[in-house]
Amino acid sequence: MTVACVARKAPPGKKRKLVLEQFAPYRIVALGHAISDRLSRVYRDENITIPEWRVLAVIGETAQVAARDVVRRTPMDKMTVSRAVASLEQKGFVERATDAGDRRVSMLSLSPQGREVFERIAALALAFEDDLLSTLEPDEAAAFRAVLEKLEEQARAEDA
Amino acid sequence: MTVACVARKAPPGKKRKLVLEQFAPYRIVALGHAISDRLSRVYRDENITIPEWRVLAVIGETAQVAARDVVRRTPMDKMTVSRAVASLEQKGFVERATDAGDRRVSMLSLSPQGREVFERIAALALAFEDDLLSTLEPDEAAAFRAVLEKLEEQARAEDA
DNA sequence: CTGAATTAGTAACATATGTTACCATCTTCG
DNA sequence: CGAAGATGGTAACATATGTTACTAATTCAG
Repeated sequence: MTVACVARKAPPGKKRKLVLEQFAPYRIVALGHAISDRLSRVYRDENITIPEWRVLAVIGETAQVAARDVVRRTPMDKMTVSRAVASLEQKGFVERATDAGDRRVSMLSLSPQGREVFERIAALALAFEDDLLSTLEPDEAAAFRAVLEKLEEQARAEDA
Repeated sequence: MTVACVARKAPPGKKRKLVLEQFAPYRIVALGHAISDRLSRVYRDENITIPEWRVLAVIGETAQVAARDVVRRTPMDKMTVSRAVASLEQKGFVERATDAGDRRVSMLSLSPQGREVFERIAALALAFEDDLLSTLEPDEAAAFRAVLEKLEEQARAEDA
């Protein structure tokens, strides 16, 4: 089952060469790193690490969440989340309460200061998003959204 | 200096909320992780780590390279490259030769087995790229390339 | 020349991250 | 019920990664 070469026009028969700068997966990953770097500056000033920020963001969005939900909704494993939550709790940004129904799960919520920090970072993050996308033409932006969705799905698919 | 909100239509005046699933930077970063994961499976079987693969790729592309060039062309710092090269050398995939002109730099090249491994992985990587992009319409693919370029530039820009 | 400043690369340390094993709780089903 | 498994969360360990400081080689100003 051959797939069409959408990446670039290749002379048929001639073996394609791998060139990092033109290799889409690599470029996406690199872009991700660059973005991650830029964003992390935003909350480095608040003494918040990347995993911590992700946790803050998920809680900030949903008010009450169990840690396991954070795991499901971010690319982090149990342990990373556990550590981030512990640290956030110590900083007084997150509060824990063992769930009444299931005493294994701890429900997480933002403390007042936690929410303050979250709002502050969120505002900067949204501004960054605007800046990032500011050079796209409207039709490009639309296409981009569509492509993102398709790529996410393709990347998620387990190998054939 | 306000920037247009390209991300989505926001009711003017109403404060935009941060929702991870709709937050472009986050999605790109997450996509990067997913892709990275998928790709790394490709060379895990060859006992090659991510930094090692990047080094292989750069050398494989350019034949003779100094380690510092690898640093410039990948999102890795000196040390990471240094370690990866050391490991690759030990595995017999990469050879080193101190440059005649400047005896600080070590010129890197692939050993025959190194090239073999590189070719093998490169083929799989290109196939993965095809698969990843296979669901895009031609016009989407074109738009995507344009967008990638713009985003790379925006992400690279130092803050205003 | 010669010695201050730069650069390529690495060592040694600190920190972060992933992995395995574990405890406590809950669920299921005989 | 009540044991066998599943699940949420964490501890303790191993490994990977970033940081700082250093050596060796080179460049450049005077």
